[in-house]
Amino acid sequence: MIAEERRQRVLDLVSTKGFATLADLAMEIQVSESTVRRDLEFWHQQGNLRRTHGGAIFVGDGSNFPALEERIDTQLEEKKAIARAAVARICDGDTVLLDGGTTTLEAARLLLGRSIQVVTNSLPIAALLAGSRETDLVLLGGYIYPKTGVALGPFTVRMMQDLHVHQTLLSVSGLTERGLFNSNLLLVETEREMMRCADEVVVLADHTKVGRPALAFLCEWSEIDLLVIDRKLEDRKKSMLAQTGARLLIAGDLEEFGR
Amino acid sequence: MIAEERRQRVLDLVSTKGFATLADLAMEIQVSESTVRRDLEFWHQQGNLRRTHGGAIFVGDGSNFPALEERIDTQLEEKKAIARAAVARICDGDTVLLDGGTTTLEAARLLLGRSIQVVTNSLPIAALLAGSRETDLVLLGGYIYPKTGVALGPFTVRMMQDLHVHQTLLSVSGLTERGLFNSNLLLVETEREMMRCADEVVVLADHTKVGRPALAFLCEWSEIDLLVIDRKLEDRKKSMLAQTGARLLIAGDLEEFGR
DNA sequence: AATAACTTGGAAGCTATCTATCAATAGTTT
DNA sequence: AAACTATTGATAGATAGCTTCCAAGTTATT
Repeated sequence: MIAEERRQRVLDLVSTKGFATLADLAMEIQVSESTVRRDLEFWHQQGNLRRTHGGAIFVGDGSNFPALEERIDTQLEEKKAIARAAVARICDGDTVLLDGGTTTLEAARLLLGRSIQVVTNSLPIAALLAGSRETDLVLLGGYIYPKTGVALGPFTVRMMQDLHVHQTLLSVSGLTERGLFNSNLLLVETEREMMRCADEVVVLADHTKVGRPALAFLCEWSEIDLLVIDRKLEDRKKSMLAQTGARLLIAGDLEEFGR
Repeated sequence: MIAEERRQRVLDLVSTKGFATLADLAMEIQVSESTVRRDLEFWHQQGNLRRTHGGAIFVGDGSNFPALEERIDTQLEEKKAIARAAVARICDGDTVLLDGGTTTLEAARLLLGRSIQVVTNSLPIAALLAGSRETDLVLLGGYIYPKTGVALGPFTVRMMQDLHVHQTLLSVSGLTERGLFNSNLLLVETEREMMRCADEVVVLADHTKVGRPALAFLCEWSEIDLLVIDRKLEDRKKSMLAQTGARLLIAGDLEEFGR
């Protein structure tokens, strides 16, 4: 067997299994552990693998939504609390539309295994829920925006025209007195359609978003039914939000009383 | 912090990162490595994690397309050769529609990073190609069939009505004198639309599929432009295929001459 | 308040893996 | 064919992580 072929084989094995030990690989490919070590080191340098003591794990092709991975840790606890509060309002049998974003992804984690119908334009959410027997999944197609892995644009909008859901869970990147904002023009167009086809529009946002506008105006406050936000919200911002007339749900350990 | 909360945190950290070392976790959660070890051991028992020397990796919620994982190894080399032969016929700038399936997934791996437009109804393929700067991706929406993670049904069909692509790469599960077959009625309906919107229909199949019918009839031989198959095809089956009038491309180490 | 049961963090000794090195082999060039 | 280079497998010492055990701290129970 030629060296390059063997290297490829090593990468294939590790990537299909996700993780492989040195002994496994040496056995499978019938070469010494030394050789496998060198191959793993090679791929490690290339950035395709990550070595561990005794083996290696696959880290992907460098794709897989870098924007999501970076942000995934900031305000994670707050986002989880928000997701918990929002998901608590969803009943079995409901149809829910989930927008892309880290907070809605947390919500999807909590919905995993519950018997509901989920509609989403987010690839990470779809990948999470696909394969679940209990949860029905409808994926919104369209152009995939590579940074976050969401489907956007005319295809996506048109596909929603015949859809109807009980709730839409929306992510936004800015909230001011004037209304709600997001960072991408195609995205807000898609999200307006998401709002149109839902009985109830629920917006998920953490406290850092309040007071910050963003590139694209999404909608007025009157067009949303509920804003779920975390407890770290300053009183000043809270009163600002109160003035908008929006219904607020503060997520926290006493969130049950917010209903 | 209460023990259960910390355990959850350990699982969360490992699952979001995919892999975490003991030192990382101990640092992040501010407990001793001993405690982290015990937590990892706990989740390992539960089956949520896999321990390695120095850390742990996430093994998933048991979701993520079991049907794909099982089959992924059978005839893998043949499937790769078929994918290579098919992808060699695709030029930069082309628009290609990829059906779901393990062979088309291999084709997608080979297309990764090339500057083409890909349309697909397959979630695994979309997850692979999303995030790539060079490859444009259009996802076909619809009901997600949980076993294999492909979008099917009326939504999917309708979304293709305004699409046009240079090539469609199709998977099938059976080939006989009568024509081509697949295992799912909704799937063949979707695939017929995939054929309609392409200039050229290319079918990928390994030699084990020949002679086997499957539940759902897809189309006659006259409706496809090319069948790509591997070298292990027996002569008897080869002549049967020749009689159908289909153009054949045998994938192998001399595949360049097959063009 | 006192006891029991459990949890936690650290240390000792052990094991497994790593790195570095070297001789043998395979492949390439002159 | 001979010399040279790259690759491979094996070995030895160094290192890092594992298991086991124990004492201190925490929580629950009586």
